[in-house]
Amino acid sequence: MSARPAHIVIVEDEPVTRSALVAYLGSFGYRISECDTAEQAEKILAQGNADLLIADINLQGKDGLEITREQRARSEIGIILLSGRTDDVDRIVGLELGADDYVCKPFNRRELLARVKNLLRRTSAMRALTRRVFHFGGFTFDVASRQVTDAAGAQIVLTRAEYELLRVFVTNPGTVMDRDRLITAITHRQDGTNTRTIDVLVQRLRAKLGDDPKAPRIFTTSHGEGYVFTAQLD
Amino acid sequence: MSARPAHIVIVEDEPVTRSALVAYLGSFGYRISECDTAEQAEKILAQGNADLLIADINLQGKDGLEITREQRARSEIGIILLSGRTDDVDRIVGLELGADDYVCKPFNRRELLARVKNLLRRTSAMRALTRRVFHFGGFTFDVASRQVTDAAGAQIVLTRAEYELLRVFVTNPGTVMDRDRLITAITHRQDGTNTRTIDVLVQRLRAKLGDDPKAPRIFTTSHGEGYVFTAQLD
DNA sequence: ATTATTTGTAAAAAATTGTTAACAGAAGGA
DNA sequence: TCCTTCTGTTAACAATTTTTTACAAATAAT
Repeated sequence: MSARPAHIVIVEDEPVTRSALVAYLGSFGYRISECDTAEQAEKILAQGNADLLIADINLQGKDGLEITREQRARSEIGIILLSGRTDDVDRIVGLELGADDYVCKPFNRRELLARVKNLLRRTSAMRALTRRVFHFGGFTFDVASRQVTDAAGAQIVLTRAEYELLRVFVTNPGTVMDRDRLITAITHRQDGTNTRTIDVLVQRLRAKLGDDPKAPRIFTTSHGEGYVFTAQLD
Repeated sequence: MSARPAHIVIVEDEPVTRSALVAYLGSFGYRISECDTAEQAEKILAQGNADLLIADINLQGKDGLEITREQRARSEIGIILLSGRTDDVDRIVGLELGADDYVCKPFNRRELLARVKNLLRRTSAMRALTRRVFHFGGFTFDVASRQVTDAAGAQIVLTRAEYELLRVFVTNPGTVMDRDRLITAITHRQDGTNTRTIDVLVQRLRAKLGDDPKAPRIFTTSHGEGYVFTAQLD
């Protein structure tokens, strides 16, 4: 936790539980925001700098499950639900909505800390992927405005298909993607478009970004499988 | 799950629980490898293409906690522990060793599925970003970007099969690997590929890395058994 | 030492990918 | 609207990668 302490949002309307949580996790150096309603929590989360949400499932008004559903629709923040009941159905619903964990009260705080640590380790990697602007090999790729600029700041114009292809690559770095997957990502139909279309598009992207298939740095061919984005994202 | 189904390794020595798990998760399209000892599991995990490990904490010989410790030291694979007991201490130890989750038997399989899904979402993002770099005999091998550079900094281009072979060797140093094992790690086909393919690929890797089979420093032939990676990793 | 088995190497065959060019349809402007 | 330009797609052929095959060299066993 050397660089920047993780930011944890705690929503809990029982004062005793909440202050215990805040004190305990705070003592490990985490930055904590506490509140007792979903609405307050959402205001904090809207700022977009939170790493982890710990929410009681039973809140006045909007409850923990609703927060989970809403947050999961728009961000990849880590979510741990707290509950007084040991109710299978509640737990399953929470997890299926995308909560990463579900802890029943009374919980062992050391266990909660372990879960927090493990989850933060996972989300820190993920947050990097939900970025909207990517930097790799001197290039800058702004997903929203569809713009690519090279190291010198010159703009590189991409066609629609090239843009979609680059977006898929950049959001799945290090993963070999077969042609079928790339096709469906680009043309939103599933039926048989020739998979060789991908080869041509990759070739054009390579030409525009100056990547050599014989010594690839950005788009690496995985013979018999597909292509991988192998540039370092930073 | 369009591209390639996630690969889940299940280690469980109770046949009933294991086959139930395999059948249930398999029905959702996951690729499953099952086994009943830690040693077997490690062989499968050593191939480096698994996404998630579900391990019973109570196994004959090496148990689930030991597997967790060893795996966490060298990979970012997702780990879910299964246990018969509802023992706080066991659970905390498992989580503190880096297990992502801990589920007590009897578990609700729908809950387990939800946890598997959530965890896979996290690890798939992570796998791409964790870059592992190996140094041996003056060479640098970056697994993520698939690049090899020699002592002078010159790039050595590997084909897909050569890359996969080197990755398997480097992640299993000092272990004699028979041809069948290497074949399954490299080829993407199911049917029986000729094991001599490996000899040819080893020869090509040797040529590119300047290794002489008569005085091997990197890839040593183990006559009648297979090949061993014998370079010093530092 | 001789023999059978296993491995090293080279080269051909099969499979996959790179590249170019051509064409149909979409997009955009006069 | 028509015309022009651009994009996505397909096809054809060249280049590369993977696999097989064949044979020489090396190893282990008798």
